[in-house]
Amino acid sequence: MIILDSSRKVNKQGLTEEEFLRAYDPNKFERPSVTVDMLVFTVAEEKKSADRKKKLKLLMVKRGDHPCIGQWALPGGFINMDENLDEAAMRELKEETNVDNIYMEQLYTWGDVGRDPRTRIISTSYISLVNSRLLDVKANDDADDARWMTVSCELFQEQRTVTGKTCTHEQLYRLALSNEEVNVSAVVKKSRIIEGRITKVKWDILETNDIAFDHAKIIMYGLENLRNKVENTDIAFILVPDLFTLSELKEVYEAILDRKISDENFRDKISGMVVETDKYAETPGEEKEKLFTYNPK
Amino acid sequence: MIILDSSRKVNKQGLTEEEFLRAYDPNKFERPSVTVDMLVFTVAEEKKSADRKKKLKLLMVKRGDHPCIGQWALPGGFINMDENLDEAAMRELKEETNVDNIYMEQLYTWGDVGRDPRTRIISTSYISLVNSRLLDVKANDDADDARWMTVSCELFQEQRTVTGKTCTHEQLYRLALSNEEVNVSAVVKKSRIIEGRITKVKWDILETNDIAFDHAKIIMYGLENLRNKVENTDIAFILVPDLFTLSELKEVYEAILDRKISDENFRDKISGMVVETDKYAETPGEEKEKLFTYNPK
DNA sequence: ATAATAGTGTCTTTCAGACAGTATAGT
DNA sequence: ACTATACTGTCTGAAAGACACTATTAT
Repeated sequence: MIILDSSRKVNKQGLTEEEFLRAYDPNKFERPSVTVDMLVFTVAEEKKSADRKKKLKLLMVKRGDHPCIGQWALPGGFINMDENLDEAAMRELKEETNVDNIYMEQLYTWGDVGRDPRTRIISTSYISLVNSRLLDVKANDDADDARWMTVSCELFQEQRTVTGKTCTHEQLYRLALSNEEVNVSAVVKKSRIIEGRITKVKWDILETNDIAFDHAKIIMYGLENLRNKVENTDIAFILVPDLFTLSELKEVYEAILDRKISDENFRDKISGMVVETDKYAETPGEEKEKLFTYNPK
Repeated sequence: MIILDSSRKVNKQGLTEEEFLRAYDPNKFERPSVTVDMLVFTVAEEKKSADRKKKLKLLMVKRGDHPCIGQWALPGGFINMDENLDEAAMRELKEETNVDNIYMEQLYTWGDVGRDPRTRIISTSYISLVNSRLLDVKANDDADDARWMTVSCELFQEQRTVTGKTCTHEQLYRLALSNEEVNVSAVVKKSRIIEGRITKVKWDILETNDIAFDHAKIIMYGLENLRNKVENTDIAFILVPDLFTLSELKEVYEAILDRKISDENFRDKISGMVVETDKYAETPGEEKEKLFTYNPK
């Protein structure tokens, strides 16, 4: 019996795989650059603010060079040829936050032609959640000016149009990122186009105010994704210590979802994911509150 | 008041944006190639088979050149420098199926270093569902040997290990793709590593039998994604005509999820998504059955 | 005393999933 | 008569969300 080794097979030009690979010229076609962009979220109290409420924050860096010099961008950078996408994302994340073993997940790959003026750049975005108490206040150890910025996002216009068989639903959001010193924003349009059974979703930036490149729509997409995950998975527990009170956990939910949740509904909702302990939190000036741990089930 | 036009700003080297871009050399760094890979699913009856049951099918092409010559791969190809990722995916899809206006969604971007022997190739995968009655039997109009292959996927080993604080859950799946002539398969391992609150999922190909590159794990990932979508969205209606019977719709669900669903539960589950009509399906030799339409709500 | 918050019990509604039963057609 | 399938109604348990009430503590 003859064993057909794949390396013996020849193509139409009569080349074996080895010969083919030796002749292969990767520069025959022009190639794009590939970067990773990181959406690093945390939930923390405002530094100088009257209300002690926790807020959703996003790590942003101020661009020190062209293009978009002086504007605020997601941390990220070009991938190396000898590292996987995940490794590149993890490397960028460590450079910015110094945090090990954190939650990180691929979000979406953005490949529009004109999204960077330098050259064709395709960017894979990653979403990450870090516990704010594990971080230094200043995350920037390199030259980059990296800062936590409070995220706020408001739906301010909504429109439904039915034309024949297609139905479009457009929503205008104002995304604002701010800290004590800076305040940047953008207007992003989310369009849902429903044709028969097929729904297409499109994001467009209508106006941007010091948010670099197309990052405003990446942030909107990531924010929506994060909120879905918080409501449908146990991802929020990443942002809370081993022992936590229910109000502490609820604060995280409220910060991310940006809405009030009633105590009772919250208790029921998460009852399957937490275990009661016999310990109590001793906050001076307040009633002592029961502590819970995470129950992975 | 001085208006700071961003094009007037200079960087540390004293260059304006225009000067910077003129001096920018995209070839300073080596760049990867980028491709799109399409997962095109449909649900259709087996051509020559005793049972008239509908099966989940996936469009595959036989590779005519190195690498992986003779093996079966997902349709796809290199992106052009002047088209978006979505446009590249749509172009590839049209080349293979001739179908317009179909459902298509970005799935995941695969960027492991050694996934192609030619050069570093990063591949964004797209998932698509096409109605089999809108397709020609032979989807191949170009030289490619494109064929529908019935998908079957079986969990044959499962393992849970707890070591200290980390808990691993490993599942071995046998993925098989077949039609009247060909039969290819692979063994893929899905690992869930739970460390504290953070769960990581990893896919590995343990063995591959004429499924090219790392496509076996892309298929597994896409299949899992498709099943989640079928259970949580109204995506299955794409695979059914405007007027359909409940058994017809149920067949689609059963083919994709690969399990029996009881009539009553099915009726309840989809009751909010369908509208009864006064028409009946006239299948010779069978009881006439009520026809429904899709209710987008 | 009053207000704020923690913690409890009970009430809906909704929905997935399972069981029983009727009606209609073909063998 | 028997079987297969279409179709209907009812029951369960689980989960989401809302209301009322008690206990504790600070002011």
